[in-house]
Amino acid sequence: MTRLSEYLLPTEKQAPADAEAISHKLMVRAGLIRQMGAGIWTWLPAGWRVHERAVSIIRQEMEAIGAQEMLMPVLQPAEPWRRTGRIAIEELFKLRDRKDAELVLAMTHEEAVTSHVAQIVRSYRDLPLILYHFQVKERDEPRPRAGVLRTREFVMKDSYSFDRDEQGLAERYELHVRAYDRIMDRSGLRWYRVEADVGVMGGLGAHEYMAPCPAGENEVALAGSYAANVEVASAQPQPVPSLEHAEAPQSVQTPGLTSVAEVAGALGVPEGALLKAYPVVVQEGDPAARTQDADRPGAQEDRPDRGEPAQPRERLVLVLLRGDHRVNEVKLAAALRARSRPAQPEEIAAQIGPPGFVGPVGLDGRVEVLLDQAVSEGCYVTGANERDLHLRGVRPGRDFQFRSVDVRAVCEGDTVAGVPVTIEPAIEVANIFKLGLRYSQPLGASYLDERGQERPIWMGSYGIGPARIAAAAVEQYADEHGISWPRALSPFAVHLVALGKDGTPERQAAEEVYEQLLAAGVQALYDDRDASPGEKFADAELIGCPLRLTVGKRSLTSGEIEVQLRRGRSDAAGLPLAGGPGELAQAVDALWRTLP
RNA sequence: CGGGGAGUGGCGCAGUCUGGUAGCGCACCCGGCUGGGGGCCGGGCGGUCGCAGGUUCGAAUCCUGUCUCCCCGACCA
Repeated sequence: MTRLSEYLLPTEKQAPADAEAISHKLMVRAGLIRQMGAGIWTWLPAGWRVHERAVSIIRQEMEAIGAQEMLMPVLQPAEPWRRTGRIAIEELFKLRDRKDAELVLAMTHEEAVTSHVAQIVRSYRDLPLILYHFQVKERDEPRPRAGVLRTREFVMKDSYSFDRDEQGLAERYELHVRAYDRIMDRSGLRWYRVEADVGVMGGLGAHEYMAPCPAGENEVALAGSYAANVEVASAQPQPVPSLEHAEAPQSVQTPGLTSVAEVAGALGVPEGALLKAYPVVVQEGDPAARTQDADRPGAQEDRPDRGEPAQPRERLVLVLLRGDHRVNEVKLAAALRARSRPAQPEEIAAQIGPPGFVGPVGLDGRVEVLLDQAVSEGCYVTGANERDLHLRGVRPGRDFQFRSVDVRAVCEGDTVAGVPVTIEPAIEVANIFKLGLRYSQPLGASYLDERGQERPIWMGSYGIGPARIAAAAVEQYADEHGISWPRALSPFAVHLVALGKDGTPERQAAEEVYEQLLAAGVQALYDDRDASPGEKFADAELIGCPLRLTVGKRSLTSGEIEVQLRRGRSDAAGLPLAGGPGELAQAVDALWRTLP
């Protein structure tokens, strides 16, 4: 029973003043969500219907690959989190009960599911296994933002696979790839499956499902069939004209010129002819170190380092890359296999040279030099490690030793297999991760094989956020009038607008149409309010159901229900007002199938 | 954590500089008109001005402290 006169669907003309993202503004305006605190949101009835549409698609596809639904608690004892080392994660909410026992609010459920599997699964006969649930996740995000896009509490479908070996894990992973591909397609989103960062400790593989949209927090590098998170993307750089060959580096005066742009300008060379120095302090063995992925179901933090926390060892490293390129921190972390921070000016001055004039020549191995692999053979300009001096004609390999790494951020115009790279912002709506033994080992999840040999269980984890699917759909398809749902996510199939006052013949006709739709099981939102036509139409477009039916005086004379498609706001052929039983519903259904 | 901004009725805002009866639009309630694109007229309800303390005859306004929210960045799914 969804008569707008009785349904809680509080539309607003004006968006909240502090809203920035399209989905934030529109989902609030359309009465789908309301805020309770920073990153804490309520789903109102119509919004929850959208959420549950996404949930239902996900559930169907999970069942289709043989996954078994269950439910694990959000409130958990801290102990398993201590075992896996994830107790150290700052985003993890920690609390104590009245007996002063330590508890946490789960941010994902590896600890829970693995603890259970460790107790229950004994034999290779119990494997493989895919378990999943839809459950609230709690994360003390440093900066929630953009409505429902990044929140501190949200529902996630997380599934976990358990296999006897790496091969089995690969199979379970592939099943999830196919299920997730189908979920994305069915939800109606534009999406990419991209290569993802596997973390400092090096995972076995990870992908993210990205929905491109303006409010996206991630960036995706695209080139033909290539798609990767810019955090891990690699590409061919655009070439730069090389400097003339020099037998040896020569000093050049560069008084006060400390930036790449200044030096290149003064010497009359392209920025790419310089080698930019980026001194970093590597924090090896830092127990607090962890990957970028701490909040994913596939999170792969630093090894727990049970027992005494290791002392972090700090070591200065000089990273060199082409002057027109930028360091990618995630790739740098991967190359170093450790956390790092930019070096302080005092540290640079003490161990290399005056900041702004730093270079690789003459370090004699005192400081390790990492050279980005985008730097091709040839001569370059570098800092001279003396105030107001640079060196021209520096040749890597001849004038300094280095280790080659890939730490450069790809940029637009790079190429992959000859195709230029474009970079798009995108929302990460899902991710899948080969965990390997990351959780099974600390939590003791093992099985006995055919020969009675105890072996660790190979795990994968797979997360997907229904709220982000909803928000991404709003972002991708909204126009100046409001939301335009893909039919798979729309809170209602049909938005029926009744014109005319209560008691008029046209209103009576609308009532009958509504009854017919209801009887046929068509999910309809019926606007029976005593409001002006303009208001009703504006609300219909704001709410964004793909199909709008209008019954007014005109319908009585023409004998037709007017039909308008939300996408493109185009009119479709009318439907007969007085058809036989079920005829209307059938016609609506037929039309529905043609919608995006 | 760094930078910036904002808390005044359900939403959007003015008033704060220069202390003196809390105001506007929308929404809401009542009555009437209108009835195919947020319509019109009349009458209403609703606010401890985020919170605490201070200054003052008097504080939304000045001072101190504090809480909350938003944006950018850092960080992070």
